[in-house]
Amino acid sequence: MSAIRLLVLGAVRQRGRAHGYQVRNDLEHWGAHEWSNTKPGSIYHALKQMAKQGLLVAREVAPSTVGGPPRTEYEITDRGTQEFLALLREALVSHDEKMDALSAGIGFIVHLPREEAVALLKKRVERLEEWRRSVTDYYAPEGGPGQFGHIGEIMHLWVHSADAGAEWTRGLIDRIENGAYVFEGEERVHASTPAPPVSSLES
Amino acid sequence: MSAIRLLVLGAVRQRGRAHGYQVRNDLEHWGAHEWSNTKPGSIYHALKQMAKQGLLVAREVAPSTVGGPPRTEYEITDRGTQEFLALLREALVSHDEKMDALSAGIGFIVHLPREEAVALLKKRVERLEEWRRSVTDYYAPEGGPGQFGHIGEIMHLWVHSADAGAEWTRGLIDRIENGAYVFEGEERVHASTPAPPVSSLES
DNA sequence: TCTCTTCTATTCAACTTTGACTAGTGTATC
DNA sequence: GATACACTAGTCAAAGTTGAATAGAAGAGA
Repeated sequence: MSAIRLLVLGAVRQRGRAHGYQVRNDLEHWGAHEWSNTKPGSIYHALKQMAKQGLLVAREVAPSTVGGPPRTEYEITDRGTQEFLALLREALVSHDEKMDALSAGIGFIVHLPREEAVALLKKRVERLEEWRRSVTDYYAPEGGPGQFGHIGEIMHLWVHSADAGAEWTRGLIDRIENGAYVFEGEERVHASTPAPPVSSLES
Repeated sequence: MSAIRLLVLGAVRQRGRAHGYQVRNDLEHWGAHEWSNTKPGSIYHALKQMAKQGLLVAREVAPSTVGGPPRTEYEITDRGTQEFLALLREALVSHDEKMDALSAGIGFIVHLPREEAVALLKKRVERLEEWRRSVTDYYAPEGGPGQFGHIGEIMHLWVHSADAGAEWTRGLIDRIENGAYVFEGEERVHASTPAPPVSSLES
């Protein structure tokens, strides 16, 4: 999974209706161009591809209000919303996704109900622990450590990053369980912190 | 930078002369197919591409000894070796590379002199600290934290992973400076320990 | 001996990603 | 009043990636 579909679907969904340039600007505004592959080409390609697959519908629109080339606007379909949620869940649980997918997932996490967010993050921790086990099992066979020479350092790195990832995830679970942020279907009732809603993402 | 060029160049270099299937098997044997994009298609594409660019030379060879289709063997050129070393250095210092590039870099780190390896890893630590600073600067503007709502969690994640990465790198620097492993131009003279001291996996 | 799987070795079409390019309009500069 | 620059909006060719397909020979069991 790459992060771009999740990001583009999420951007279109928040706008209700958007053309490529708006999506591009939104993503840039979120800083996404610094940590993910959100080049113009990728965005326009994703839009076209997802329209072809029925996740978006294209509405042809006359030349831009302020002049410039004509543009195509898109809206998300029901299937697109399903896909968005599926990608979001996947991004949150799977450890092998790169940082870009996870970052995007966190960005959209409040679009899920609080309980589900917590459940997914707990699953993430499980997956990380499982992965850690599989690495250490492979790393410490008969013959003791040191079998692998400097290659052992790679496994060391993986274990280290699995631990760090699990620790961060546990911290996030705690904060969410203690009422931080405003999730889907809530209206600030949980907010023990004066954290703003998604509005910091928009505009 | 993707890891595949580094891996393929490294594989060909170690063999002296190799065809695609050998490279594929070597990488699989190293476990690279589990943590990087080393599908057959990618490997053959990389070989052809790098041959076209003069990093490898192709030698046409008659059908395989044991039957099966004919195959093409490759050797690395001087420019290819330069490129290999450049990619290796890049993989070791830059923090934004994904884990696959770093893992490959660690796999080949002993192809550099010990002093250079240490210097590159120290540079890596610097880069990580720099990145951490840039994230926290952006994260803690006027108005205090909480400005970003749940988006702050993304920065939190980055800081956490920068710290974990720096910690692991410092550990590796220590081990290398204390004589672990055998590097380019050495012949086990540095080995103060018989086995590499990669002890504290159960951190 | 016939078939089924495995091993050797590579190719291919489809899809994704990248970086550069196009093109019109407003706005500031000299 | 010309020139440069920035903004809006998107296209395109080239490169990279994926998963499946191809195809001959060898070994293993019925």
